[in-house]
Amino acid sequence: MDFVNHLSTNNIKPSLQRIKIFEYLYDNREHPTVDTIYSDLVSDIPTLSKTTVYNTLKLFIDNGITSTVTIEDNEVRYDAIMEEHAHFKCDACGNVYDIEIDMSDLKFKKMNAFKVEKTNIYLKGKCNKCLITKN
Amino acid sequence: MDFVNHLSTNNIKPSLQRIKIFEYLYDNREHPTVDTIYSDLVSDIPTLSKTTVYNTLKLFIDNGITSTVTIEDNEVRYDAIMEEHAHFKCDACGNVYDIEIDMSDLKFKKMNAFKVEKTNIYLKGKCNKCLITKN
DNA sequence: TATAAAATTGTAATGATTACAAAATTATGT
DNA sequence: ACATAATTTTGTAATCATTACAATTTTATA
Ligand SMILES: [Mn+2]
Ligand SMILES: [Mn+2]
Ligand SMILES: [Zn+2]
Ligand SMILES: [Zn+2]
Repeated sequence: MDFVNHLSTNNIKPSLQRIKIFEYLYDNREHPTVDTIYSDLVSDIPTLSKTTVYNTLKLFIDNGITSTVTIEDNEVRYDAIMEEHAHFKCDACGNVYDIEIDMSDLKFKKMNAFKVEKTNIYLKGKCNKCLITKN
Repeated sequence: MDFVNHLSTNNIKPSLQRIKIFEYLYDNREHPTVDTIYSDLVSDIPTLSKTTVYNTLKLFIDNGITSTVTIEDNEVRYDAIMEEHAHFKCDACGNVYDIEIDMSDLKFKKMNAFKVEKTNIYLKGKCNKCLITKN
């Protein structure tokens, strides 16, 4: 993955901060929060500001290379994978997993009344790892 | 709909505030926010406190007679309809609509790795009313 | 190199939610 | 009915994530 090129082709000037933040998002698929991103990167970029993380993620979202995962009321997570997929959060370990889904299988009724542009599917429950450990 | 009975059978003592708040939620299906609920009810119950609205909604959720709709990052909405359904938000008019969905049609891959207990489906786009008006 | 534009940063402001303790209401036992 | 305990409601203060904004730094342009 050529991050500089990816940013450039999406009209984002590839500054050091932007490259590092996108690289972090792409490599860390657990859908991190702003705080996690900041905490993990500040040792690498000592001058990094949390405002920059907010600004940069907003820029990524506006330019379509990042999306938000709001599976929980009180935390916004970020995702660099733009292919359509669903999310599962285990309420035991707190991990958020990607779920493959065939959107063509989704059959809604009365959908002729709406023009759907974006679909978010959020599942919650227990992951197998937690189910096994608990028993 | 007998609200007093509904609260009682769900282990919620039916105080005036609780009855009015649930009644409001049940009658106003547009998925209101805490602020909307408070603003609309305070004329009816002049002593009402916003803290009570928060407390009461949390109580409803804990006892399974209300759920949250977090289709947008920055606003929590509430819903007294507990039958499984999806939500659509029109980004033109801002309305949040209920969508009937047959959950049995949902086919996820690799779902053997998870025990799903709750499913939230959020759709966004334009409602027909807004599409027609714009053209 | 000088100047302008863009990006980053730190701090302050905002706004939603929660914590908490006092006041009010309701239930219980005599 | 009265006293006391338990529950509910309320108002205020604290918390926490996010945004606004202006100063500083970096990058681009002539
Ligand atoms: Mn994902
Ligand atoms: Mn609904
Ligand atoms: Zn788990
Ligand atoms: Zn609309």
